[in-house]
This record gives sequence, C-alpha cells and structure tokens, in this order.
Amino acid sequence: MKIGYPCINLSVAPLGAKTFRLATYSESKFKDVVANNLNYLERILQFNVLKGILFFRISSDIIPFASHDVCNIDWADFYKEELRRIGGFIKKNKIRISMHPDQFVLINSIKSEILENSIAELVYHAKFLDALGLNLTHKIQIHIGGVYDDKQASIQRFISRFKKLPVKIKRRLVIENDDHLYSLADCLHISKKVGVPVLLDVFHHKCHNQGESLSLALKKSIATWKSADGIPMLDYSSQRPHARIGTHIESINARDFTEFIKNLGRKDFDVMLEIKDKEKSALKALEILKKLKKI
DNA sequence: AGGTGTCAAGCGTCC
DNA sequence: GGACGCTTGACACCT
Repeated sequence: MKIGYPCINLSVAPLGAKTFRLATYSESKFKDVVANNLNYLERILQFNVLKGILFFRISSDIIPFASHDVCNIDWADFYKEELRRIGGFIKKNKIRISMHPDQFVLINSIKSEILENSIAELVYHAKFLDALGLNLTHKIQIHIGGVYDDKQASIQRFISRFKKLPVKIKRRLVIENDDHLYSLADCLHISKKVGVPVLLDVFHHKCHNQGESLSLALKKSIATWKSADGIPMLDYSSQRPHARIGTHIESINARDFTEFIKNLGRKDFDVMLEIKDKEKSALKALEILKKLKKI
C-alpha cells in the first residue's frame, strides 16, 4: 500500500507551481514556466521519497496550454533530459503516479468541439507519462462526464466514444465514480463494456451509491483492475464538518482513516488522499499505517 | 508592496 | 439568470 496526495506540496515551496495567462503567452515564458514546474516536481518527488510517500498525482497544469493551439513547442523533446531524469527517479524509487484531467474533459459531450478538446487534453496527459518512460500502471483518471438530460444515452455515448479513443490514451485511462451523477454501479457497467478499470472514490461513494457497503464497493472495484494495471488505486477523503455535503476535509481525521484502513482487511490499494493540507495528511496517514503494522 | 478581479475549457445545482 | 463548486491557486493589473 502506498499513500499519496495531489499536485502540490506546501512544505517544499508554497508557490512552487507556476502558470501564466493565455493573453501573455510567449515561447520564452512557456519554456521558463515548464522548466520551473519540472524542477518543482522533482523536488516534491525527492521530498516524498525521503518521507516514504510513494504515490503522487501530477498536476495537469505542469505544462501550461499543452493541448491548446497556441502551444507549438515540442515540449517532450525540448525537456527530454529532465523528463527522462524524473522518470528514472520515479522508477528507481518505485513511485506510483496518477494524473486527473479537470472538469473540461468530457468524452461523452454532446458538442463535437468539447470532445475534440477533451481528446487533445488526454493525448497531452498520456504523452507526459510516456515521456517520463512510465509503464501502464501509472494512470489517468477521469469521470464519466455530463448527463445532458438523458443518462442512458450519455452512458452509451461514453462507451462508443471510449472505444474509438487512440490506444495511447485508452491504455492509461481509469474511470472514477463522482459524488452526484455517475455512481460506482454506473462505472462498473461501463467497465464491463469497455474493459477499463474503475477507480473507487470512497468519499464520493459515501455521497452517492446504490446501497453497496464499503467492503463490497472495494471488492467490485478491485475486480476491474488487471495485473498490467497495477495495484488498484483509490481516492480517499472525508466530509469537512459543518460544510456542504461533498466538501473535502482540511486535514485527515485519524479516527476515520484508521477505521477505513481496518475495513480494507487484506485488500491492497494505493491510496490518494484528497485532503487540503496535502503532504501533512499523507505523513499522518503513514504514521497510522505504521501503528497498524500495515507498512 | 499590497489588494483583488480574473483566469482556456463544462457541467449541474442552488438561489 | 447568475454565482458557485469541482482538486483550486496564483497571475496580472491596479493603487
């Protein structure tokens, strides 16, 4: 079992990740920012290894505008040395990587332009992981998408679109249940049709489910992962007290997390903590795992 | 130097 | 119909 956190590290450098506005795009700005972001990523990964954190989600913003028309730079070639070095570090230390494109990636969209943009964005994500030289256990997780007033049709559209995606994307993708539209059961149905692994978001599952217990949900999710996909990944968070349902907690709740880990029994997962204070909670989670003699 | 409106992109929900 | 949340933070312009 590995513990991870998403995208940014607040101890390495509070303002480590850089971006810029489309209006001020220039080749030199792009190159500066990407160089900065790759360096920041490298420092985060070094920090993580030092602390025993071996799972990390790389930000989709690592290469700004990578899938946009303005970007004509072959970044994978221009930064091949850095990318190879970082990839080597990841492999040497057996770090697990995931990426999570944001809400604009909708392969079941009813608009062809949105579908095209989504594919371009997925091509970029897959290209990034490929450029690091990582095998197919390093995944890109997406949600099913919108409902567009007809859930069955939207699921069908997801399935037929998925089948037509380039292999380079398909082999990296996993699908994740969300908190109000597509539940675990929906994802399992789609998984059966197209053979894509289902990444269980346990917090979203708590918000939106068909009455399956956590342990049944875990079991069903595991069954969708083939050995080439690696150990199943899952997203973990808990409800922030006194906030809207679905709001992620500020810092890990030791009691909830202990309970969750005990519930796993002998099942093995790489656990991504979607918690606001990032590496701090990851470190606390590792302490809890040590106490429980899980690592 | 500090404050703040706004940022490539979409969807659904709440008021 | 507009603001907001989503994983959400920081750029860029204003004073």
